[in-house]
Amino acid sequence: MAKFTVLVADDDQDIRDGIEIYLKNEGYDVLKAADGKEALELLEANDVHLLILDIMMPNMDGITATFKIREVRNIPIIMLSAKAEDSDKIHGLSVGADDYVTKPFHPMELMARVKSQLRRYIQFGTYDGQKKIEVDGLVLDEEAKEITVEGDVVKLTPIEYKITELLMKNAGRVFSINEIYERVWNEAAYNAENIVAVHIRKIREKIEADPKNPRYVKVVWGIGYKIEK
Amino acid sequence: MAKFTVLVADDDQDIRDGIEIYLKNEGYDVLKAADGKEALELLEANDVHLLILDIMMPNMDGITATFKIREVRNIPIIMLSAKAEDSDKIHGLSVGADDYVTKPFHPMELMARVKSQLRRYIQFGTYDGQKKIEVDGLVLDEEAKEITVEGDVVKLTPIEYKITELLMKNAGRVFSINEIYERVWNEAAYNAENIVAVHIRKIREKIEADPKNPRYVKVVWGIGYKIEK
DNA sequence: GACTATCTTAAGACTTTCTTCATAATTACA
DNA sequence: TGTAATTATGAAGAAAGTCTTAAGATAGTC
Repeated sequence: MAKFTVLVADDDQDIRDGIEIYLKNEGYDVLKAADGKEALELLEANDVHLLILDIMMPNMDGITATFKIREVRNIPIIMLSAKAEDSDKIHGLSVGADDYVTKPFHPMELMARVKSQLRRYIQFGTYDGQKKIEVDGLVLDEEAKEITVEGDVVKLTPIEYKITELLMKNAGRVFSINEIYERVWNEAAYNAENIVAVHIRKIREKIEADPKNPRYVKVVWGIGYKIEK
Repeated sequence: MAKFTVLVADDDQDIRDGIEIYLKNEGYDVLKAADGKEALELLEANDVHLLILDIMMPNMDGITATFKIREVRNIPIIMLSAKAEDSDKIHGLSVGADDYVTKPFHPMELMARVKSQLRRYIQFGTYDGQKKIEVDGLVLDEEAKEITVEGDVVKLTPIEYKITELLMKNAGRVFSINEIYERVWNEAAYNAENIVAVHIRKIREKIEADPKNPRYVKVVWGIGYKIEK
């Protein structure tokens, strides 16, 4: 397989260098930019296949840069944002990005997303705008951050949405309680049973006709939860 | 379930030994190093899956060691430090550590982080699509943690699933009762005959059309059980 | 600073699974 | 064929895991 080139744009040099080390270990070529303007210049001068873009940068922020890039090219863009920033707002603004990761992130997770985006890029040749997932009568609209059951909009809280999103995007796969906690809260699971159980129950109350006999969010006793494909 | 090997590098022997006890209790193999240099040597000579690294060490400190390691490998690194300052935390992570724990820490919290990192490492490192194993009409779906017989889903409990998984992944091989107990329960077998037999029986009840004349889970008299290839 | 949403924690109820024990059935072999 | 060793079975209490309720903590908003 030909080598891919990844452009990393972040104003923090430690983060740039850290990401570079991981990417090189995975066999990618790496270019680095300290701000959005520099990123655009490098993008024009080189054959770049994927872009990792911090939102907060001097000269030109990541969102503006994304708009500029999208006018010309369709390469995968992964956005980085600080956890402190309002993630909902960021998500809303970051239309045009293919994926986004909140800091602090686990390097291996970023690598996984890079791989996944490149796979998609290669496979479809271009980014496909499909942002709806459907399982049975349950629909997840990633752009509107909205879930509908048989056409009716259901109002979920951020955590409830993220759990449902995780289960729907991986429908059929069972997630242990710890896994759910780690992927939604983005921190190591420690006594997570109860809190996840409470949120699962809230989700069921909202999306299940009969929460006692759930049609979507099913328990796999002793292992975890899943939404059937 | 393959065993994981964790390398603990700390100049304080009490801490090394303490962590070792907890790790072994969780079923991990443990290697120990007293400084960064020793850690690097052990890392080269052994198949290590995760590294717990103290920052303050003679010969080579944890941060330098992390740099060296990252030039070659992407394994999870958890850093230990006596300092609780935030700047250290960020520095440690940006330098390539995956997680960070400040002393004094609760051993179980460290264990939770070890588990969490290994989960990520496995999930993101080796993921390649659908994982299914088939033997005769028996199919094991590792993602759904589900087993189907001639297309029909069979509901197994965690222990039943693990036993079936062991036998299917090594179809054709005979496992003694003690071996099954040790690999599934992850502890030394002692009077395991009956309990394994009970679970085998439950499995047969669920996956065999005629439990008296089992088609899949066969006994090898005086030796153990197997599932034929 | 009060109000509202949401999140977290705790405790007990409830359900499923695991283990144990007693006993029965099967196999190997003298 | 008889006997000892091994495996199979049924039932019940113990243990583990999940669900539910409710109240306190926290964060965002006006």
